[in-house]
Amino acid sequence: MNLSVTIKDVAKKANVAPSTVSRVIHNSPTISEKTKRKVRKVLKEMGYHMNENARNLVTKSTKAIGIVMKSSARESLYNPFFPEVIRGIGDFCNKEGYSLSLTTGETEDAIFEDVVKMVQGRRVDGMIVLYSKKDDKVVPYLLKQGFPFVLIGKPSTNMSGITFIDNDNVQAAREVSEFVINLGHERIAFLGGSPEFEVIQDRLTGFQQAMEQAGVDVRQEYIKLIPLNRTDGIKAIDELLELKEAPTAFLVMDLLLGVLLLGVLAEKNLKVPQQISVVCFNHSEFIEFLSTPLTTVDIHTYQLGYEAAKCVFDLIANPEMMEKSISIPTKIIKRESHFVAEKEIK
Amino acid sequence: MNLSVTIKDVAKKANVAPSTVSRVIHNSPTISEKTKRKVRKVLKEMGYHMNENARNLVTKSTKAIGIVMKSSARESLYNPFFPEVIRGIGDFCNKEGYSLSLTTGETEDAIFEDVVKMVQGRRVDGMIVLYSKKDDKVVPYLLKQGFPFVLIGKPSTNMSGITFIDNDNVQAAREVSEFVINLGHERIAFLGGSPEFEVIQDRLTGFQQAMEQAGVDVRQEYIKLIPLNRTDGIKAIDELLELKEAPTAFLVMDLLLGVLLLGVLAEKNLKVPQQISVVCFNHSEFIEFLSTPLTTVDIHTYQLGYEAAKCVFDLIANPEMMEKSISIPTKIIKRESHFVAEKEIK
DNA sequence: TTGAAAGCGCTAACAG
DNA sequence: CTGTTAGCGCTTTCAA
Repeated sequence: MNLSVTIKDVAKKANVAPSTVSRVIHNSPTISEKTKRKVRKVLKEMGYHMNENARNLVTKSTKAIGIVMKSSARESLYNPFFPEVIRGIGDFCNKEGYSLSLTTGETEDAIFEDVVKMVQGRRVDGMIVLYSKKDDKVVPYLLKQGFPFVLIGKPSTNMSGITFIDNDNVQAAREVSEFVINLGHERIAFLGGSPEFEVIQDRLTGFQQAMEQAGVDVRQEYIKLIPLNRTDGIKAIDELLELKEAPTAFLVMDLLLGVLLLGVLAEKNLKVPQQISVVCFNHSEFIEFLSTPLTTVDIHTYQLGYEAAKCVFDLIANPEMMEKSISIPTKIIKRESHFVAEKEIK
Repeated sequence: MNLSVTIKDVAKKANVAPSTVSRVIHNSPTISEKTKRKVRKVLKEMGYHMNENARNLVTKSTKAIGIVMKSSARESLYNPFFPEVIRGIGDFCNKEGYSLSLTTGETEDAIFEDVVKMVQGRRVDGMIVLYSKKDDKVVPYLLKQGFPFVLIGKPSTNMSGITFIDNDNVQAAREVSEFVINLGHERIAFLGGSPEFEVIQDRLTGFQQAMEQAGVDVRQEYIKLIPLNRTDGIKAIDELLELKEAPTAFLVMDLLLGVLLLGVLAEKNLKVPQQISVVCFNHSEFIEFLSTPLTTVDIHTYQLGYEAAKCVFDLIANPEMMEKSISIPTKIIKRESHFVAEKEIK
C-alpha cells in the first residue's frame, strides 16, 4: 500500500509552507501563478491525494450523503424502484462530487442505529429517506436533530417541517381512471397494494374521484387491497374474475401484480386487450420483455431520486430553508393493453 | 442542529482526562468499574456520540467499504442482481459495524475517479468490485495500490493476485445441460448473453462438455449469443423456432430472456412444458409471478455478496494474505417447465 | 503574496 | 488505574 503523501511532504519538496499547498489545492486567488505552477507540479509528481477525513474534521463537512433504505432491502428486491432511485440520487451527487452511504441494517431498529451513527458520527452531510412509513422513528429523529434530510414519499400525518418528493398519486390515478372510463369501461377493478401505504390510499382516492365524476358506481367488490405476493394476488384475481359481473378493466398498483394478472388471464384464455383492459402502475423497461403490450403509468423513479438529492443539497446549503414539497409528474405510457368497450363503439 | 458533544466536554463534566473517556468508550480493561460507571453516565446524559472523522484520522481506518458498480447503474436495472448482492454485502458489513459507500459515476472514467477518491481519500478500508470486464482500469489500479479488494466474477485473463468470488458456471451449465439431456432432449438451444462476458463463455463450455459426454451433437445454429434486449431476443428466438428442426429445449442465460421466450412461445401456441422445455439461469423470487412454472438455476447472488464482504474483511485484517477464490455453488430449482421427451418415455 | 501557529476530536504512548 | 502530551492531515486566522 502506497505510503500516503501529505500536504507537508509536498510543502517540503516545493519549499513552501503547508498552508500554501492547501491554498494551491483550493486554487486560492491570493497565490501567485508562479507558486501555483510550482506546487502543482510537485503535487502531481508525488501523486498527492487529499485525506478526506482530515479535511472533514476541520471543515465539518463530509461530501457524502446517506440513504436510508426500507427495513429489509429485501422488499426492494422485486421492483426496479431501488436501483432506479439510487441512479437518480447518484447522478446528482456525482455532479457535486458527493458520495453515497447506505444503511445496512435489516431490521427497523438496526436501520435506526445506522442513521444515528451516520448523523452523530458526522459521516454524512444530509440524508434521503427512501420510504414513508407510519410510526417510523427515523424521520422524527432527523427532525428533532434538525439534520438536513428529504423524504421520498409522503410524510405520515401531522408532521410538519419535512421536505419531501412525491408523485401526485391522486392525480395520476384519476387520470388513468379517466382514460379507462373514456374507453367505455364501467366495470373497473382496483387491484393491489396494502392499504397502509399512503400511495395506495391516494390512488384509491383518485380512482374514486374519477368514477364519481363520470357518474359510474364504484363497486366495493372490485377493490382488492392486498399485499404484494403470489398467493394473495392469485386469490384476489380469481375472486374478481369469478364475479357474476367480472370487471372488464383492471387498474393494477404494481408491475408484478400486472405480470401475475396477465398470466392468470392467459390461463383462462381471456385475451388482453380484446376482452380485458389492463393498466399498470410503476412503469419499467422490463415490460418490453412481456409479450402483452401493457399500458403503464410511469412514476419517474429516476427523477424522484434526482430531485431528492437536489433538495438535500439546497437544505445543506441553507439549513433554515422553509420545507417544501416537490411533485414529480406521472405519465401514462399507452400500449395496446385495452380495448374500446362497446359503449364507446356504438 | 445539536451542537456536538466532544470527549473533552464529557471529560470536564466527569472530572477525568479525555483519554480516560476514550478508554471508557472502548471499554478498556485498565479502567476501574467505578470510573466507567461515572463516565458512562455523563456520556449518556450529554448525548455523546463519536466523531468518526476524528477517529478515522488517527486510527487510519474508516469502518466503511466501497462498492464499485458497473458503469451505468442502468445495466443493473433489469435484474435483481444489484439489490440482492448489496443485501448480501450489507448484511455482513452491518454485523461488523461497517457502512457502505457506492460509486456514483455513470461512465467508466467517472467510476474510476470515484474509486481513486475513495482509495486515496481514505474513505474506505476495502472495496468490492461488482463486475469483471476486460480492459477495465479499476482492478489494475487497486492491484497496483495494493489496496484490499475483492472481485465478484472472474478476473479477466492473465491477472494474478486477485481474490474473487464466483459461481462455477462451467459446472452449473454442465449440470443443467445434463438435466435436460436426461429428460431426453437432443435439440437443445443455448440462448442469450454477449460472448464477451466470462460468464457466458463458461456456461457455453459447460453446455458443450455435457453434450459431448452424452454423445449429442452441438449444433451451431442452436447457439445464440446475443445482447440482452427485446429486439435481439425476439430475433434470436424466432430464428430458432423457424429452424426445420426447431429445438425442443432452451437453456436461457437470463431471466428476462426467459420471460421473453415464454411470451413468444405462448403467442405461437407452443405449450411449456408440454411441447417445449425451458431452463433459465439467474433465479429470482420474481418467477413466482409468472404463470409458467419455470425451472431456474439459482446463482445465490446474496451469498456472492456476503462472501465477498467476508473476504474483504479478511484481506483488511491481513493484507499479506494469499489471494484466493471462492466458488458459490449453484442450484437447479426444478419446476414444471420441461417435459420428458419421447426418447425417455418409450 | 506567503508563512507560522493553532486547533478540529480523537487515540496512544509514556509517565506517574 | 489515570493523566499528560503529542500528534493524525488539514484549514484558517493572523502577521509579516
